[in-house]
Amino acid sequence: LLAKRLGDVYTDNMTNNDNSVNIKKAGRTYHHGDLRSALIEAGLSLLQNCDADAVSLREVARMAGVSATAVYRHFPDKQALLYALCQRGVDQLAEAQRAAKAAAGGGTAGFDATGQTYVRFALANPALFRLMMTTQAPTGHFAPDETLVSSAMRELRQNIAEQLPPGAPDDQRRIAAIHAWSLVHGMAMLMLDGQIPRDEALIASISRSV
Amino acid sequence: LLAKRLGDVYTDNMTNNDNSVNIKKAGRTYHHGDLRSALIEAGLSLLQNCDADAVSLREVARMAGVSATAVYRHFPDKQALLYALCQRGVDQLAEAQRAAKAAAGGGTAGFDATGQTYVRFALANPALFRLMMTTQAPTGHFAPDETLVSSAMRELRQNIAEQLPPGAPDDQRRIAAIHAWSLVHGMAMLMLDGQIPRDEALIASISRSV
DNA sequence: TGTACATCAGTGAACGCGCGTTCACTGATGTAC
DNA sequence: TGTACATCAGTGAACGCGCGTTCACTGATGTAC
Repeated sequence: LLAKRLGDVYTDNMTNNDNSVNIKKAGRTYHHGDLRSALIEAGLSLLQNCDADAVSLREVARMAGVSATAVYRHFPDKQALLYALCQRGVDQLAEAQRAAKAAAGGGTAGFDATGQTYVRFALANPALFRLMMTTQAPTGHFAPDETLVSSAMRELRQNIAEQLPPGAPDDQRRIAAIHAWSLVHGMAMLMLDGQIPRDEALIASISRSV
Repeated sequence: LLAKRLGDVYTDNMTNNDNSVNIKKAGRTYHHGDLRSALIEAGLSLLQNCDADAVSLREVARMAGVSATAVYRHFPDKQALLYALCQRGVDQLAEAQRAAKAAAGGGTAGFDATGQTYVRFALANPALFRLMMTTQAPTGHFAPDETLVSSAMRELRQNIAEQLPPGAPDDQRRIAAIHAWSLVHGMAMLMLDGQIPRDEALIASISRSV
């Protein structure tokens, strides 16, 4: 971390991979893109390497090369920062599923691919995935009993309903959707918790059950 | 908490619901049963009311009416205390499943009851359930890739295998077992995380899928 | 073009908190004589 | 039965830690004149 900051000083003008530019003058860091984005990137990269509970406001700030208090210019509190990370995670998962579905050519194969992508995303982003599932939206964001994740899953639910025969009753569609989600979610969590092996063959086996 | 301690003083000799007896003399607490059991009970009751991360060593000691350092007479460290709680949880879950299976009269109905009991246990003991799934055994307790939970699930896996036709290959049995576990585990976790409603009809719907 | 000034994204010091763990200790208990 | 003593389950004070958050501040920037 110190090395990174010193590096910034020596290059003097440095462009982040994202939409922010850090400029050091007189030993001070100015973020001319938005520090907000830099903080989110820092948080995501932290989630790649640590447990979710290691993502402290101070550590995120440290990784962004900024004092802890600077965070409060961009987020009202820690919870809001975490929530922003969740939103990014949900977007990434949705995008990955959309891509997998398209690559498989839609239909049943596309649907299977969606489920497998869900598990692979969880394995590739354990801490982020856990955070996404655990985090409740700030009050007022969603209808009661609706979460950031479950609203993102609405599309998934519709996919599942499509797999059923046209005449199927709504309740049956709803239950089928929840069973499919439960299966992939359960497999993902059991793998993350080390209860079952992280086995590609197991992930592939999903298609035989949904 | 203070009230409880004062209560102890007034009754002077007080029998816990468990296998320990607290005696107060000269303002001091002596546990003549084992404080170990009392600490575990305190931890379990704490898990009933709080998130798992609120179960601190100090709080458990407080609930048992004892100084934090007293814990170290009975557990090498906090991790060992948590692990003891997990063991109790695993036992409780296994016992509940055994009872449900017996009550349903074995066979397919018994197997379904096992899965539904899994979900109900999670809903009834959210923090304990999470802790059980997350906690890794101290090194040396189990074979690599084997956890306290997954070893307790060995019985479940055998149950599942029994439901398959006799000629089924081992690999198919293994996958069927994991799918069944994944389904109930996923439903339990999604309900705990508030992603799907805690709906008894959903729990009942499990029997149509395993 | 030069100057005065408001803005506002950063700063470091400080706060109180609860945590896990260590330490030297104390005093009730049970036992040996 | 009375006494000396070892045992060992408890005690409270103290440690260092990292946390989220507050506070008054500073100084580079862009703008108005």
